[in-house]
Amino acid sequence: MPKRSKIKDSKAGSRRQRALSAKSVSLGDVALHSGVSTATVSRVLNTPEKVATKSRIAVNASIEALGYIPDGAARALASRHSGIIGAVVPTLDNALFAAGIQSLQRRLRQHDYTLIVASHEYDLAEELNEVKMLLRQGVDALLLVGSRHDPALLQLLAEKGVPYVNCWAWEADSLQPYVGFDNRKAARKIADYLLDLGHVDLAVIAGRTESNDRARDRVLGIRDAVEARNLRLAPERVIERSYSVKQGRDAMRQLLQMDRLPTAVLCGNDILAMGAVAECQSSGIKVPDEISIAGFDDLDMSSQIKPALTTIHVPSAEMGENAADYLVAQIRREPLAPPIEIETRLMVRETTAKPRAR
Amino acid sequence: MPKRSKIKDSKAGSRRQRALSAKSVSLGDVALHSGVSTATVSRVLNTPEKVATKSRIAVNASIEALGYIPDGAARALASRHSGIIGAVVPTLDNALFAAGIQSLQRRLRQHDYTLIVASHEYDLAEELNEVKMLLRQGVDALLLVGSRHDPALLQLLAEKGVPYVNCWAWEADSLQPYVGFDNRKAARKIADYLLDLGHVDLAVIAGRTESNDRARDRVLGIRDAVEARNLRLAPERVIERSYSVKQGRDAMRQLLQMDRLPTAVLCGNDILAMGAVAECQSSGIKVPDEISIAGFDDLDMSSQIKPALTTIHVPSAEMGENAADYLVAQIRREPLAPPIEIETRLMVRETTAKPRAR
DNA sequence: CCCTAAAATGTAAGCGCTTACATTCTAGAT
DNA sequence: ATCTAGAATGTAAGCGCTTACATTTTAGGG
Repeated sequence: MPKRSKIKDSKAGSRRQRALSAKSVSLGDVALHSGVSTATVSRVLNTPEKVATKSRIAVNASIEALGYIPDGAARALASRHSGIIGAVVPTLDNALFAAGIQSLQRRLRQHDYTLIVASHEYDLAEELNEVKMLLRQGVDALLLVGSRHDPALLQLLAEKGVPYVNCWAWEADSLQPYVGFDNRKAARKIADYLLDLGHVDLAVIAGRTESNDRARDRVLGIRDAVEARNLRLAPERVIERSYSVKQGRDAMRQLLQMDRLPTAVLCGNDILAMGAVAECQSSGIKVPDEISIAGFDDLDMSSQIKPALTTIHVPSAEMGENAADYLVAQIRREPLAPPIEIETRLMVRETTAKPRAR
Repeated sequence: MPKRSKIKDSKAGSRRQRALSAKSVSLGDVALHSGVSTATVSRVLNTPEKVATKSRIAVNASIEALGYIPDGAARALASRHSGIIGAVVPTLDNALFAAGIQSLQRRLRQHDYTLIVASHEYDLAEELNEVKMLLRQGVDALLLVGSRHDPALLQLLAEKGVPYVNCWAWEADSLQPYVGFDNRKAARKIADYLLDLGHVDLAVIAGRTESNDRARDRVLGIRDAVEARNLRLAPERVIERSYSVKQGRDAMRQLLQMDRLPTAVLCGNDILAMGAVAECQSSGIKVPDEISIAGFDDLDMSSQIKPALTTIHVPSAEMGENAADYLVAQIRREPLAPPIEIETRLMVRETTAKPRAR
């Protein structure tokens, strides 16, 4: 048994590696070992049903015996597809995307695809960059978040003929493919609910709308609801913050300093809402007795914490799965199902109530 | 005359694809366009300093003009490295790993590497599978979580000569390379703190220790502290749960039913701790007055929620960066720095206090 | 102006696999 | 037995790039 102690001597290390990787088993070796041609080995790997049982068994035995692992690059080069699917999300550091990606990847594995994840930190120029990166890695398809992208991005995908899908968003009658939900409609749903309870004095702690169409749509949905009742959402009542608990707290603190307090605060997501709730707790303001707070996304923990958040349920896991299926179907050029709109649900829990009588 | 139009539209599909990719610009096209050889174009891409300024400019102009995007598979095949680094984590659906991966990927981009993420959902057999998958994609290096892996995994990496590093864990004098921290030591730190406060009646809500060495080490660290004081941790006081707020609540509920309540509960991570706190709040038990609760990881939100969690700070972002640098150095066979132990810090906040006088 | 070393560039051989097409085998019909 | 269609297998030409080596150009020094 060769000694392979981990050593600091990089020279010895590299020598060993070169020796070893030269030894690396190739498809040709498997062919030799099992006495068939390389073509047959390749067939066993890719279209086993076209190979006689006898040689299939022999080849598989050789593969096992030699510990053969196919070379993805060579396969990709020869076959013109890589078995890799890329996902470009704003960030993984948000339970919403993390959960979606997690289920995307689980489903992709079932289809024998590998996932590459890139993130752009809410910067659309960076998004284009990442897509270029993925394109050169030869991704077979791409998952994108939202509906606004650099025009060059879509053109690039069209040129290269790479299928893609937009997630966490939805647009009816769009030319773009979607597997997601309508942020605007959902936001309106939760605003309507609050309005129905009798709140007239709303405030919004939104995400950054500049380069985040989901955040923008959510604010629009709230405005839809407000304006439908001939109410008004004053500009100073809409605060934009990036998504973090701390930012939620800060924004809430700002709201609490206004001379006329809102009776309900709609937050751009659950993270912001948690911050808002925490700030109220710190300031001795009762939620929901004195102020109602609503979130968006329904993260796992949102239903478990005290008080449990009223929010919009966004089925990220379901979306990830559907997106995986959609992309794989696209790659295989199957007669694909139409874009999928996923339904969101209003989850009424403990952070909202009728406005206190004044 | 072979007739094969029986095959649905896969024929048409592949023809269309071929047409499209035929249109795709190759390195040869760039060479033609700028009047140099393919070798020179390749040099401009990889070792620009070896090319005369004049032709470098010409080639870059052609690249720009033609919108050339190099083919990663071809490059990987010819050069024997892919520019891809793989990370195999238990799950992305945990802010701890998500944050670490996020910063890993950010740093990797600076080095011009692409990240592939795979997850195994706390299943070591699945981990091996994922590693095989990544190996065939030709990753240049690998990030793993923890210190226990299938022996076949390490052997595979050694055979292929693929560098790797273990994260979120640490072992002194190990043969394996680490960029991480000592879970056992850190857990002991927080247990000591509680013991120092005067708690003698501890309980633990741990993660699943079976296939999660970090969870196991954390429990061991707590035991170390307890036993160092000649105290005892009864088996029924150690509850194992998977990491979720809900599981944390359930476990806490179970603890609250015991005839003798613990005065302090140490949780395997912040998520479990949040659940524990929430359950206490639901049951009208004051934290920390009646019971102290401690977490582990110090997620972003842990300091922002009410009550803010006492916990161990784990610098995931820092770890991700260091891991990126470490792996890149390994790939380049630079005389690498020794494994890096990252320090954890005890964060005393609002969920722990002296035990109530009985 | 010639000579030479160094710099720049070009030539062409693969990298490990897939796949179109050619060839050989198999087995049922005659 | 012979023929033949269809199944199974083999042959070999690339896929787009890198790189060792060969060749040409450049720039000083004599």
